[in-house]
Amino acid sequence: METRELRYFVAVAEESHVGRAAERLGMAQPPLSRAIAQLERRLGADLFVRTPRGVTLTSAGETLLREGRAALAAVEAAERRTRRTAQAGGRAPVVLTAKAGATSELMAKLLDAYAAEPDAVEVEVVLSAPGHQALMLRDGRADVAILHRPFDDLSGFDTDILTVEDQVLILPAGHPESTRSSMTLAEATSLLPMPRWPDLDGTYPDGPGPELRDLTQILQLIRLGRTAIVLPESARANLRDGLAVVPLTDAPQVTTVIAWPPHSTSPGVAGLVRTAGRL
Amino acid sequence: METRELRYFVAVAEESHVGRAAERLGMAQPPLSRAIAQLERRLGADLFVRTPRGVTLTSAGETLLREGRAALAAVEAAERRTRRTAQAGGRAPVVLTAKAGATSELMAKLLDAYAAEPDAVEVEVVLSAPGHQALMLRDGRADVAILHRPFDDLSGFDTDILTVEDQVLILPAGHPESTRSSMTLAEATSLLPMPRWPDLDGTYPDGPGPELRDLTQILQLIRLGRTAIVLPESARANLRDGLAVVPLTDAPQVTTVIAWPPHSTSPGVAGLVRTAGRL
DNA sequence: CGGTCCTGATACCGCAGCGGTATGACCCCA
DNA sequence: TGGGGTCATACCGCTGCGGTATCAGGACCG
Repeated sequence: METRELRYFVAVAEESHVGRAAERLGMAQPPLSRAIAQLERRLGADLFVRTPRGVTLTSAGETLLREGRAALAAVEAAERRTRRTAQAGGRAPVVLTAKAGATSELMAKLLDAYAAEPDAVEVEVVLSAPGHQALMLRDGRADVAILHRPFDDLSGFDTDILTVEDQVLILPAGHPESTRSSMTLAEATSLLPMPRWPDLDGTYPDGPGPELRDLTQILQLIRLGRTAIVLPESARANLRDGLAVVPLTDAPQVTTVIAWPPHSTSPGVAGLVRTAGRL
Repeated sequence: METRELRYFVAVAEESHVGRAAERLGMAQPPLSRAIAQLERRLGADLFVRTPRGVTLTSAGETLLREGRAALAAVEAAERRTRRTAQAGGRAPVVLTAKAGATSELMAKLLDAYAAEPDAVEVEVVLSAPGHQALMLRDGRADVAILHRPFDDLSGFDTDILTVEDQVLILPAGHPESTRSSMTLAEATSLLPMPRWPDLDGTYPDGPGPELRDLTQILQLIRLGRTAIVLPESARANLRDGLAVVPLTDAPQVTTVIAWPPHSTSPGVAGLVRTAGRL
């Protein structure tokens, strides 16, 4: 199976429509139809059921979509990491990705400590949208990432735990419940509409709360009494006036980990991980 | 990058010789040379340094070999698992792989317990050479595996721990040291030549000990006073007369785990893992 | 109930690019 | 300095990919 075929298949599966997939791929519809048919013949498996409205995946197709995406990410990763290695002849900067905003204190400590190491290489920090760190690690855009359980999918990575924190509710200082010493998650979410986080594709789920784009904006909306948010305890450090904090008794703990792809041999990654383990 | 190019590259890298690689690939040398040159041009990276005796990898080439092997395994896994899903329409047998011989009691318990589950699917057990279980999981020949830390490379898999054991030395009953109550690993290996385990490619490293092909054979050789072996404690169950067991004080513990590829959605795998967790 | 619109499939064609053979350029070594 | 070995280059034929034109069939509508 060639990656070209896999890319075609994934495009058709994602669009559920051969014509649209062909457009997205910058080609005509007939060769795409033929390529899919050929792939099905070679695999000996029906991947799609053809309907008058487009196509839908069979169970074999669902398997190929899931596994094929991972395979394509692995191929892309190979390509990108090879390019990156060649660029700087072994001393290429290590790319670290983390969620924009959060964990800044921890990151600063890590980067400072690592920079002080004798054999430190340059670290390129890429801040990306929530949930994208794992993707970047999988497709080679990053070498190491700061991830958060249970929000990120850590499967397939090697990880070291950095911190474990409880979560707290941040709400307007004047709110009637703002002086309570603790609260359950269910209570917290019933007080005010919670902001909505973007999905992986950048769109927002439907709901009453404001769309979360940047944390300071949300904090402003909290001061105005329009919303509240559940965050790890460490977020307290960034708070200013007008906000109240209530610990949550039953919210899942947030584990911050440093993650890297298995078999990584980059000395930069190894150094960063070693440094992180000493923090 | 196409998988064909990757396969060509891996062949050349493994042979360190374009001509031999071409032979292995069943093609002539010139198109292979050209394909490699084209890959290098497209990646913008030198992958090999050409010498009068063949080729050797650059650092970029080493990166591509490591990552490319993983990517090829992922593509193969996608292909195989798709074929398997199609064959039986969602009720395909789940393939479990384990090291031949060992852990038989644990395996029997697991399979019996799982077979008693209401929604159990057929389990196909594949016994394979030591170290091959992880490979089979990576390239889709298996869906779930019984692995042993620290011997197998668990990186990239999801795992649940089944058992943790100490290791013991098994030596001839008549050996002067056979009555000791404990021993260090260094002492143990100095008494008799240890058998050699095959490498992943099936060849044996050089050394004085006998080549290990099957455990009963080795036990026979131990009775004859020719060798001794370090095994997990559970191996005691299979021993017969003529053998003595000495606990080791500093040998690493052996952790038996059940492992499966991340994002596995097979109901069979999920059921097996659930059952294993209850053992 | 037939026309229209949408879907994917088929037929056919031209050419890019893959693999083949023949040969060259270069290095090591005797 | 020639011979054997390496990989690279030159050139050719054909496979197979992608293009355009068209067909086949179900859904929907008047």
